[in-house]
Amino acid sequence: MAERANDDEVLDRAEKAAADIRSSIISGHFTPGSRLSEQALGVALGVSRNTLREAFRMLTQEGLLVRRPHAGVIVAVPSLASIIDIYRVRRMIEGQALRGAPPRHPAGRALAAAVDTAVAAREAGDWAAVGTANMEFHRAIVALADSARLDRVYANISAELRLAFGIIDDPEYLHAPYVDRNASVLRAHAEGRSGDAADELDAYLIQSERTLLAAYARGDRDVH
Amino acid sequence: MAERANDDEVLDRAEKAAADIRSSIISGHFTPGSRLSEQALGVALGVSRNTLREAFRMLTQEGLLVRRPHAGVIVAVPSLASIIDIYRVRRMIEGQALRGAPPRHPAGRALAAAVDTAVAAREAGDWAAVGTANMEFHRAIVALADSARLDRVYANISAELRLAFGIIDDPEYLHAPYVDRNASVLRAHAEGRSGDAADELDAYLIQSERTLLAAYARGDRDVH
DNA sequence: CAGGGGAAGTTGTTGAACGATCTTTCGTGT
DNA sequence: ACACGAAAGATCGTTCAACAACTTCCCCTG
Repeated sequence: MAERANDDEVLDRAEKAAADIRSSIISGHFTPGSRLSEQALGVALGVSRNTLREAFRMLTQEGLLVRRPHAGVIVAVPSLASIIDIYRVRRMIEGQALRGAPPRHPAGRALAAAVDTAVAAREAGDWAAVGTANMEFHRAIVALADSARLDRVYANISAELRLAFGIIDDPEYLHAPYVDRNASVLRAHAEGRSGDAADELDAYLIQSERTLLAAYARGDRDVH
Repeated sequence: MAERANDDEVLDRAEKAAADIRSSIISGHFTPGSRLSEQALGVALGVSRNTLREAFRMLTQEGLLVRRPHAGVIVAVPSLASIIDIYRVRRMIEGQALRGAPPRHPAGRALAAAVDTAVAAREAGDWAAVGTANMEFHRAIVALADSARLDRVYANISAELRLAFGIIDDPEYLHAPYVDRNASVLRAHAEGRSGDAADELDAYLIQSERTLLAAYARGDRDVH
């Protein structure tokens, strides 16, 4: 009864609906600012309004949706403030995780695997895959901290971040520069130079943030 | 648009139900491990099952409730791992917030106010109020980081922490030692000695964690 | 063309219903 | 007496239909 430990892949319908909506948002199928009708979406996903509302509640808490009382939910529109905030949290969490990472931590393998995947995807010119691998790299960094709560926080932030990435259309421009940087961070970490790894990552994140903010200021964002 | 969080006091019924349940858990009225029946609670709170389920969903994501499929929700039982994790996250967030706190930040006033309140409550022997003031002190520390997302994360962690505090019956033992420590941290912060403030806080949190873990190991926890 | 006033559409919430699944009880066999 | 298993009972998961409260949109008026 107590020693199950494995996360049952049994998602209930509300969770499945939430996952569907989440991926639709991240993939850009639902653009920021667009309205999600309970009835229409419920029919489309094959769930009842009540169940769909539970899914909305989850995604709202994740910051992907915004509820306006009696006026429906809309896909959250990334703001300058939210981008800045997300990167501030990322630098804090990832930096500390990397700095305090114990050697030979299991997540280290995930780190290396993510870099390999990204490099392979780059060769293949599959920039979307490069982006996914890069995100996985950062998830693995956070996993180094061995904190279930931090993992959860980061999962939420990742989703919001992907939403913000949507304001840049060119995935190569968005993800390509970081593959080698990831490899460099990984190397420093693997060689036990935690401080260097963290410092590199910090500079890396600052540049990434700047790129996003510049695109935002340039007005690349979807004009809902 | 950034200065005042316009917290509309307009909570829908699900949010109100969640708030009720949350305070019942924190106040110890619902003890860890106890089961919350949808029908019974719905009647007690005057909401329908569907609405109550939305509340459950929120509290589950906050870590206060645990859902067992087809077997109802129970109040989360703090575990050694969760206590350790919570304190790890606290040290990370509060430490960084304090270290990087800009001088004359608005939250500084909240910090001072919390200390004053705690001191007054101690004089009055109102240990519950001391506890609340202490929690507020830490909330204010996190607010120094100026991050909406961090604030939200910390709010969740606070609720879980209060749940864990429930394993110690003696609120004086639990909260009294930290009033003066808070004052000391505040002083260091106010005088611009951010590093000292953060270091003091770190030692403080380690002791607090140790106290909790000791109580847990001693078996003070509720034997549901 | 601006503003006001419905009309129509959506959300918020409830109650009932039914299948699916967990718990408890009860009986049986050793 | 105790372990084991099966049926009964209780509860959850989900849907549907309904209605009030509220928003949004469109049309009408000045």
